[in-house]
Amino acid sequence: MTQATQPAAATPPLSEPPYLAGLNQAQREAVECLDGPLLMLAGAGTGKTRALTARLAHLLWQRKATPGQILAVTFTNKAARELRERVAALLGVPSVEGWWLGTFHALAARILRREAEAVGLKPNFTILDTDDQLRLLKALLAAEGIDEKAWPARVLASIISRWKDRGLTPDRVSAAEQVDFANGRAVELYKAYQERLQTLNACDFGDLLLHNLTIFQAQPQVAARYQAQFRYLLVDEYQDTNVAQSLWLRLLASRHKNICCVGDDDQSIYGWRGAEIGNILRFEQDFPGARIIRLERNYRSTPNILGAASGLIARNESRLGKTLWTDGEPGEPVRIRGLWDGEAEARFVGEEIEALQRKGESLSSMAILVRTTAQTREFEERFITMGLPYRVIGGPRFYERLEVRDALAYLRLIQSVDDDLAFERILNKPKRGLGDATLKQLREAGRVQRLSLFETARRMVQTDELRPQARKALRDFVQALERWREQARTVPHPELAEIVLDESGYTEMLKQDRTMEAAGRLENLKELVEAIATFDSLAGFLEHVALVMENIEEPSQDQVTLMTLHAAKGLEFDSVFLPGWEEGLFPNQRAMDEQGLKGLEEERRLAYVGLTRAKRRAFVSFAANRRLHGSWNAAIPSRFIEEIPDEHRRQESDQGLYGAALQAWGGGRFGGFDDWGETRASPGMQRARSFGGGPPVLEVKARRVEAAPSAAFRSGDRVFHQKFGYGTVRVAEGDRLTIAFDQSGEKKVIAAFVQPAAQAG
DNA sequence: CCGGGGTCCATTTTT
DNA sequence: TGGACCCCGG
Repeated sequence: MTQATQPAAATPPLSEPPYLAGLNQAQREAVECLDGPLLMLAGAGTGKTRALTARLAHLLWQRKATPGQILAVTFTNKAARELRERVAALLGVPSVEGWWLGTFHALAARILRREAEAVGLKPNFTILDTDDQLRLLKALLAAEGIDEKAWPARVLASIISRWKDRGLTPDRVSAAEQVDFANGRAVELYKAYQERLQTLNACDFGDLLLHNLTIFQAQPQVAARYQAQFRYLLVDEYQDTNVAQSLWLRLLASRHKNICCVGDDDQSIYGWRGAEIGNILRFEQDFPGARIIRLERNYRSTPNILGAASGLIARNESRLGKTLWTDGEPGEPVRIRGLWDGEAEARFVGEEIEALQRKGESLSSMAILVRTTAQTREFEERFITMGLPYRVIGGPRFYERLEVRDALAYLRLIQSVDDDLAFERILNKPKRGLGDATLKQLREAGRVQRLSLFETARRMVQTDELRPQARKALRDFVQALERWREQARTVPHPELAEIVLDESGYTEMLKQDRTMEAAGRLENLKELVEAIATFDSLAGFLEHVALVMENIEEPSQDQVTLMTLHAAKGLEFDSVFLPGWEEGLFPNQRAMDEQGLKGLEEERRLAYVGLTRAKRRAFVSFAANRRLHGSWNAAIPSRFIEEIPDEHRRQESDQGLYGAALQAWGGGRFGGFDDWGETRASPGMQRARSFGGGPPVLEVKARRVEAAPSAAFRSGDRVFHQKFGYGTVRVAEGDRLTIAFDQSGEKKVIAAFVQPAAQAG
C-alpha cells in the first residue's frame, strides 16, 4: 500500500492527518493512492463521500496540488454542495468559493464563458432551459412546415439531446445514428436549431459540454492550457456519465493522468437519459494502468437487508461485481407482503407506519419509494384520510413557476439583448397592446435583417411600419428596456429587479388579479428578489438560476417521505417501503420492451438502489389488482421478489381476500393465472417458487397447458367479485372476463377473482 | 383572452 | 382514471 511518505510532501509535523482517522483499509488506500488513474468502486453505503472528501483534503495536505489545480466533478447540485461543505469543514476553511468544484454543467459553463468566442458565442450567452428549448423547436418545426402532431417538438428535443450526450455535433451524426423523425430530417433540424441558438447567443444544457469538446478539439492550445492546469481530477457518480462527459474528462486528464472516478455500476439507473454504464465497466481500457479499489464494507444496512440486495443484484450479468459485507446483528428480514389492490397496499403501509411510530420511530426516518410518480397518489390519499404528515419529493420547482420565469425573462433581456425568447415572453406581459400581429411583424423584419427582436423593435419604432398605437406601446417598451439596461450599470441588482417588476407593470398586473394564485405569485416574486440579493451580480444570479434549478428546501417537520426510486439515490432511511413490486410496473414493461435485457438489468439496479436505502427495515409489497390507465389489471408479483434470497425475506400473505388469490396461484381450482406469464419478458421463464407458502415450484409453461379456465364461466353467468360486487359476464376469453357489474359498469377481470353469484351469496 | 369541452396519452429527471 | 393539450366559442 502506498504510504504517505511521498518525497514531494513537505509533511506537516502531525503523526497522521486528522481526516484519515476512522477510515478503513480500503478507504485509506483510495485516499492515499493519489497518482495515476483510479477507479473507486464504492458500493451503497460504503462511505464513498467520506473517502472522496478525504482524498481531496489529502491532495492539498500533501501539497500535490493547489485548489485551482484540482477539478472535482459531481452530477447534481446537491452533491456538489455536500462535497463543498464537507471539504470546507474537513480543512477548516470558511468556503471553497472559486475552486473548480461543481457539477459537470457548472464547470463546463465556466470554461465556456471564457472561451465562448471560439464557438461563435458572446461571453454573456444565455443558458436555455427545457421550456425555452421546446418553444424554439416548435417554432422551427412550424417554419419548416412539419406537422407538430406527427412529429412532436419534445421528441425532437430528446433526439437532439441524446446526440449531444454522445458528443455528436450535427456534422458528426452518421447515417448509423439516424433516427426516424420527419422523414429523416432530424439532422437537418438539429443543424438549424444550432444555428438558431447561435443567433440567439444561447445554448442549451447539452451544448455546455459539447461546445467544450468542440473547442478542445479544434484548438489544441486551449485544451493544453486546461490540461496543464488540472493536475488532479475527482469524479463522483461515474456510472452516470454519458459519452460527452467521459470524453471531456479524458481530454482534461490526458496530460497528468491523475483521475479518480468514484462510482457503483450497480447503481447506474440513468441509462435512459444517456448515461453509459459502459464508461465504468470499461474504465481500465479507457485509462490504461488504472487501479481499482473496492469499498465493500457497508456502514448503512443490516446484514439481512444487505443480503437481500446483494442476492438480487447478483442476477445482473453486466457488472464488475463486488461483495458488500457488514457485521452486527442480522436485523429483520425484508418483509414481503401481498395485498388485494393498491388501496389495500396504501392502507397496509399506513398501518405499518403508525405501528413504527408507536414504537417511537420518527416519520422522517421512513420513506416510501415508488417506481412511477403516479403511484404516489394512492398513498397521498390514504395519508390524508389518516392525518399522517407526508411530503412528496419532486414536482414543480421554484424557478419553473410562470411568474418567476416571466420576471427572469425581463432580467435576461437586460443581460443579453439577443435573447429573443425572453423578448417574446414578456413583450405583452403585462398586456400593452403588443399582441401576435406586432410580434409577427417584428419576427418577419428581424429575420430579413438578421437582427434580434429587440434591435428590430428599436429600429421599427422610428419608422411608420406599425400602427400608431402599437408603435407608441413598442416605443415605450424599448425605452424602458434601454433605461433598465442603463440602470443596471449603477443600481444594485436586487433593486434593479424591483424597479423592473414595478415599472414594467408586472407587479401591478398581479395586484389587479384577485384570484387566489395571484397572492402566491406576488409572494414568489418577493422571494425571487430576496434570492437575487444573495448574489453579487445579476449575471451570477442568472447563471445560478440556469444551472441550479433546485427547490428551496422547506423546514421539514416530522413527516414521511414519498418519492420515486430514482429520486432516492444517495439517501437513506431507517425504514423503507417499496410498494408496487409487480411485473409490468416494476420491472417496468416499457423499459423491458424498449431495452430488453439491458432494460431489465437497469430495473434490477433500481430495485437494488431501493433496498439499499434502508438502514434497518425494508417492506416490499405488491397488489394482485392494480388500476392502470383507468382499468383494472390483474398483476403478478415482480420477479425481483423471488430474486431476494429466501433467508433474507419473510413472506406474509394477507388473510381473507388475498388468500383466494394465493390459492388460485398455487394451481387452485380456477387455474386462472396462467396469462400472468405473458406479461413476462420470456414466457418460458420458470418460477422458482410460489408465494404465500402454497404448493411449490410451478412452471408457467406447464401451467399454461393444463389450464382450462374458460370452462368456469360463460357469457351470461351471474358472478360476484370482491371489489365490484355482482355482475353478468358479457365476454369470456380464456380466463379474461368482461363483466357488466351492476354497480360499477363494465370491467375486465381475471376469472380467478370472481365466483359464481350463487356461491358467494 | 379566457375557459369549456373534446382528445389523446399515459416511466424514470438533472442540468 | 386523470392530466395535459388544443381548438373554438363567447
